Amino acid sequence: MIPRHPHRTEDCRAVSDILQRVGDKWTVLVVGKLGDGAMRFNELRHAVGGISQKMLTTTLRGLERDGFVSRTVFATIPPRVDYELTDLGRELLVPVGALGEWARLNQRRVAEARMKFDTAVE
Amino acid sequence: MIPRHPHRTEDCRAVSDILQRVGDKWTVLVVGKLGDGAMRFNELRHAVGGISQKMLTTTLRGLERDGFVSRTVFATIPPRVDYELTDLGRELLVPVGALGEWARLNQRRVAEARMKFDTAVE
DNA sequence: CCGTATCCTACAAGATACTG
DNA sequence: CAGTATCTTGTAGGATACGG
Repeated sequence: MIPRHPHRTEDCRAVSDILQRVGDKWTVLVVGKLGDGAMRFNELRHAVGGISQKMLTTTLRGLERDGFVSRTVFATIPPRVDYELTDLGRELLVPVGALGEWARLNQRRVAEARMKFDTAVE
Repeated sequence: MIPRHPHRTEDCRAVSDILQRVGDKWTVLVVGKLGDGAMRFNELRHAVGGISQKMLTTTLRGLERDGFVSRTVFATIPPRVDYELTDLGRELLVPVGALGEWARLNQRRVAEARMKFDTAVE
């Protein structure tokens, strides 16, 4: 357990806020890929897989807005745009990585709980 | 940083999955309140504040299905239903709490990044 | 290549009313 | 008290087409 979890509503709202940011469909996938280093738009698109152009743009804009990702445009032809994690983004990767590790280790327990619940209800 | 973050797509999907579960509007608030110990339905409703009856039911059912919360019905009149974190739920609280702590510590940096981005675009 | 614009569908979430 | 049922609205996310 966390040694002194305050669970004050205002704090929980802040948590909820960033969890919703990070909890959308694509953000963690994108941030995870960018953990390797800078990537171009389409490079990222193919690395993630299954993401639409629109959603990749939306996700990257959101991450950029929150200061997790930097966007660098090279005015060449054809144009080239690099995306890279900022320091803040790399720091975010720590707790998110921990949660990810937990998810990886416990996905079986959750899956079993779901099966049990679903068959019990049916 | 996490010592060997594999960022493999399949793992990231698992992360994304539980992040979406935990990243909806009310889950962390509810789990946070339940961190104190067992609570009744309306007790929880008032403790969280602003949540509709329907969403509390939905959230609790989801948490119960995933094995994070247990539901105990007392066949009294009026009826009484207690909700409590399971072991799995309490374990989940650890990485979520860590992320929450990060969110609390860095909310200013994120807010500043947003302001900067928004005024730059405007 | 890297987007924006537009349209569409599914679902999250709230409001309200009713029941064992 | 602790829900379920129904209706409505907002938005997330996808498909497609076009533009710099």
